[in-house]
Amino acid sequence: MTKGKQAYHHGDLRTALLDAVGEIIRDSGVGAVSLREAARRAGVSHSAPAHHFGDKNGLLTAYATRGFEIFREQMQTALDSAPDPRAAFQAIGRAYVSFALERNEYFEIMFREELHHSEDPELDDAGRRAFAVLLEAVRQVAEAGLVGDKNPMHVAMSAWATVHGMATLWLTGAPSKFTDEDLGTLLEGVFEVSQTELVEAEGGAA
Amino acid sequence: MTKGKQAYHHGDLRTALLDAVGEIIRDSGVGAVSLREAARRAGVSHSAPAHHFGDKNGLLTAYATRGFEIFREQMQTALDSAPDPRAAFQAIGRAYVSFALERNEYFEIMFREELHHSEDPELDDAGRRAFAVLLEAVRQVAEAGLVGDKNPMHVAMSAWATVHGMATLWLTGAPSKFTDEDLGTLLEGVFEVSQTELVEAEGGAA
DNA sequence: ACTATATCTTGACATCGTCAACATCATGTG
DNA sequence: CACATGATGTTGACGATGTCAAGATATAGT
Repeated sequence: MTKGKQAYHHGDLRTALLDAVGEIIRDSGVGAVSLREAARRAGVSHSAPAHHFGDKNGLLTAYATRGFEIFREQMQTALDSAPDPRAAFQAIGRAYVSFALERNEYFEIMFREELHHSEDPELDDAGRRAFAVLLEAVRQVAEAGLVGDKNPMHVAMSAWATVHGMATLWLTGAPSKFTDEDLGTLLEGVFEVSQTELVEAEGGAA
Repeated sequence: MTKGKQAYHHGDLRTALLDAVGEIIRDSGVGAVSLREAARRAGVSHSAPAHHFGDKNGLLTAYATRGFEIFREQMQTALDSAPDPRAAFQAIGRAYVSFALERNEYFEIMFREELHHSEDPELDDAGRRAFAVLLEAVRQVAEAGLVGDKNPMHVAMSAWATVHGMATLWLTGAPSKFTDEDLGTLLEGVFEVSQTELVEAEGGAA
């Protein structure tokens, strides 16, 4: 591995293959993902990927894991840079949907169970770490007395469902069949409505 | 076609193939769906399906269309049997999630764009007819003054996103990683929270 | 220097989607 | 009734894919 490109060993084939998956999805959609095409793009033989990932689901499991890590980073940044719990709650929601729309080459794989190895510990951990950020945001609004007498876990799940639903629906393009409104504007409108879940008062009686 | 089973012509192969798709998904998941397996289950040759559906996406497009029709029926029933707009709104939400969970052999195909023929008029119509029921429910709660000063279309999209998100998240089993609560109970809790979007007053000033 | 191991290649196999050519049935028209 | 036409289904083939076994090559530890 002095530096040559035609070395027998690739150097970091694992990373190259994961990158290739993203490329393929952006170029031709999830349906076009194949071990052989990823191998082709990485410049290796057709069955090299199996040595790193076992099988196709192994590759996609690793890819989804990487997606959840990026996902977590973006939500964490949103949480950290918000001035108060209410703003953080909203920022996380926007980060969730933004990630889904802008990095859908990850998002589309992350929530497709049949493409993953079942009970993969790394994937599960990455997923849990990502949603821990969302749960932390809900914990903070609850502590600030902004959820009234609602069950915080229920608030968290409701918020999660709403942003997840927005993400998946927007990705399919379905909403555009029912309104001429710009999808970005529509998104903001839906955010406003869905935040009715938060109590208006500030010095709330927890 | 006197009655024989070994007749050269099947009789209703189209329906048999659509049924077969559902069987395959229930038995082995969406990944196991193939034209050849559907043909096998219908007892015809491997390329018979192409004459009815053109290609694999054609079969799945027809299958998704049938799914949206059943979906619409169930939401319409929920809407019709509710005593008032608020109850109708809630009933539709429950019907949406129930359909996704109980008939997920349809749901998983219906919202997977890459499996459909693009801009298929029958599929689009079936989808629009289904969501028209949800929109009608929102129209009724708006007319009853239950949405405050919110934009009814935004309320509709928010409700849609929430139930759609619940459906897809519950199907992945993700929520069970964050709570021990029974998923049915959790579902009801989330419904309660998300219905905060509706105004409490009854003789609302529309 | 030597060996064990990780990494990658080669070749093969069954399955899949798709296509072209052909076979069989149904229908209606003279 | 004869028969032509179109719909329906079959057969055989092709390239692409996921997976596996066997072999080749590089790396690392001793």
